[in-house]
Amino acid sequence: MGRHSCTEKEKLRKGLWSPDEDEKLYTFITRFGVGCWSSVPKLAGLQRCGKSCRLRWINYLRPDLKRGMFSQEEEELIISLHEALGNRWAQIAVQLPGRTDNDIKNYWNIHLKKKLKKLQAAEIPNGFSSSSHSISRGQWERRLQADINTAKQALESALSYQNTINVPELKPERFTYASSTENIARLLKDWMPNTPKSEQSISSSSTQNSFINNPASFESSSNSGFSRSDSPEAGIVQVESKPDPSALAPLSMLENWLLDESAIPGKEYLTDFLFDENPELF
DNA sequence: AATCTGGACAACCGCTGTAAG
DNA sequence: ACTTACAGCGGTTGTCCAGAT
Repeated sequence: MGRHSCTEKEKLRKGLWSPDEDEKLYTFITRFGVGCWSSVPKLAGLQRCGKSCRLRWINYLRPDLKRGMFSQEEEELIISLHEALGNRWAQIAVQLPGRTDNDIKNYWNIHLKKKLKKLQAAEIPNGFSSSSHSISRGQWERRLQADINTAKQALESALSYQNTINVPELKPERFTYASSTENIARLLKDWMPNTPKSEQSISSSSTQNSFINNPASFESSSNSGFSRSDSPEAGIVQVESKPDPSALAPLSMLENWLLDESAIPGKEYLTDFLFDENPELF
C-alpha cells in the first residue's frame, strides 16, 4: 500500500510559489471555494499537488491572515495555551484569529522557546527541572493541581480573548515576494474589484462556491467546515472555516473537565487515573 | 567585496484519523 | 471488515536575507 507522496505521482513543482501560481490558486479558490484539494491543481492549472495547494492557501493566501509581529497579548496567549495544550498548534491557532498553526509553531520554536528557557534558567538557578522523577506523590499532586489551574485559566482566557481581540492593521515585516502583503492586496484588488465590503467576498459568493466540474463536491461545503464567520468583528471573511472553537470545536474530555466547575467533585479521578495507569512515572 | 552565520519564514514529509466504497 | 483516498497535523528541512567578519 503505502501512500505515495504527491511528488511521486508525476512531475510536480516543489518549493517556493511563484506570483503566477499564487494568482492561479487565489483566483480559483475565490471563485469556486475550497473543496476537494486533490482536484484543485488540475482545475486551477497548477503543477502542484493538492496538499501543496492547501498549505499555500491556508498559510499564505487566505485573506483573513494576520501578518507581522505577534503582539504581547498573542504571545502571552500562546504561552498559556501551550502550557495547557502542548504542541497542539492547530488547536492553539484556533484561539488566535488570523494566525496559522505554522506561524505559531515557528514563532514558538524561534522566539518563545528561547525566551522561556531563559526565564526558567533565571528562576531555577540550581538546575532543578520539572521533569525530575524524584518528587514525591504529594509534591506531584500539588504541582499537578497547579498545572491544572494554569491550564484552566489559559483555556478560559483563550475563550474570552477571541471575543475581544481586534485584528490589527497589516504590518509586513519583510518585503520579499513570498511574504509581501502587497501581493495579496494586489490580488484582492485585482480579483475582487467590485466588492464593496470584504464581508461580501469569497465564500459568500455561494452561487459560485463550488467547482464547475464537480458541484456535488461542494454542496455540503457550507455546513461541513467552510463557512463565513458570523461574528461582528469578522469583517474579514473566512473562506475556510477555522471553526469558532467555542461553538464548533468539540472540547476534549480534559478540556471540558478543566472548564467545568461541576466536574470538581469527581476531579480526583484524573490524578488517580494517572497514578494507576502510570505507576512507573513515580 | 566576498564569505560566513544565524534568524525568520515557507514549504515539505510522513504520519494519523476518518469517511466512503 | 477491509481497503483506499483524502484532509489535517506536527516535525523537520529548505530558502532567503541581513548583519557580522
